[in-house]
Amino acid sequence: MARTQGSRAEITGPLIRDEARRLFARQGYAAVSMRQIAAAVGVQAGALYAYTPDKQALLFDLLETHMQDLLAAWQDDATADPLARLEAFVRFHIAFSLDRPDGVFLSYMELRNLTPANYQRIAALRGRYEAALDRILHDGIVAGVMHVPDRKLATMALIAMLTGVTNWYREGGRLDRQRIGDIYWDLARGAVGAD
Amino acid sequence: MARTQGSRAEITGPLIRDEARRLFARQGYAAVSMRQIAAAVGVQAGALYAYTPDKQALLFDLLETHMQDLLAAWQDDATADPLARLEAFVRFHIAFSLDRPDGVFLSYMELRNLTPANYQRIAALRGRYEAALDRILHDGIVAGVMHVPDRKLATMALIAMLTGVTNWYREGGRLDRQRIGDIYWDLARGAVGAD
DNA sequence: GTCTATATAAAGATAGAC
DNA sequence: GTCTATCTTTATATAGAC
Repeated sequence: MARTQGSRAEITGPLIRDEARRLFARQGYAAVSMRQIAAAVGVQAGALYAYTPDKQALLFDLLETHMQDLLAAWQDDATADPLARLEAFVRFHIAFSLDRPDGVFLSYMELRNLTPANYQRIAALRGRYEAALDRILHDGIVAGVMHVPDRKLATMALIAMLTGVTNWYREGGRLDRQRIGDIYWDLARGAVGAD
Repeated sequence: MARTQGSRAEITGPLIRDEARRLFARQGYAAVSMRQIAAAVGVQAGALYAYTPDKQALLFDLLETHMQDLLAAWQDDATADPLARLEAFVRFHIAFSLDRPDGVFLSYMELRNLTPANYQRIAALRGRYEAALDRILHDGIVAGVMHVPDRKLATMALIAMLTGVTNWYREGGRLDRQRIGDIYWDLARGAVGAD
């Protein structure tokens, strides 16, 4: 049973985002009511509106924060060997995705529930991330250590392949994260025609 | 404006499925109302219930039909060369996905909106499809023409990579379907360590 | 900041006429 | 088979008390 009074602003805000992310990922944005989120947080529905102007803004905030965290976390060294950079990208993408499976899921499943203006902003952030991988492939091709028939398509294919890890991974399963990174790197290296 | 009377049973049934598939794919199952579907079909909301007992049954019917069509369409020749079989699988999966983008989208985006019993039935069909690819990889590894560090994971990675084509493909774009098949086959062949 | 209470709109589904 | 009309529930969001 929830409290009936009292301010806990410093923890309620993050809690709302955490519970909304979890519920949106499990049931979908449209299927989750503000009342459900409030119940999971332990407040009444009206209290949510002290933190977000509406439900749409809550979704957008989750997606934007996720994409900005992703872009901030990825650090590329453009002077390094392209194959080493690709390996770093593969391991980074998998680790980041497994650390934030709900955020990953939302950021490509709930794009359709954004308003057009909000969609454009998230799509732009996504484009910057794809460009980061594209640069690595470009440099690898120029250096002659990668061989792909179409760079843009290889970028999309690799990201789809790597992100798919969230579809089957379960904590405490057969493979640990290091091993999963090894396996995906092996697949990715082969896909880009590196030896 | 819709008609106000008259029976068109032979076309209304398929139309309901077509419009529901299209709307569910664009906005998500929970975000689409029965009234919206009815309006797209050109009937009143009440008329839908002559064709489906409820909204959940409509979703399940779409997903089950999609998966059964997929399984029926895939024909493997277990006596053929494993690499030829994998190439056929890659081209088949891409062609099928591009022919039915909404169905593909639904069948991995709306699983969470199925009742548990319905989810189990769709998951079982999906498992049969994954097993089809798994068999090809198994035979390729035994024959020594494929080299993957983990067969189960390679299966999931390949399907995720191929299905991703629906995320970026647009009719009339830069690449035609044949060329897209060529490119994905190149990527897949590399991923499984074939020369 | 959070509560209770509520305004308002829209949802899924059904009943009965044609 | 389809319509109109409606029952019932639930949704988002707001108002005002504490």
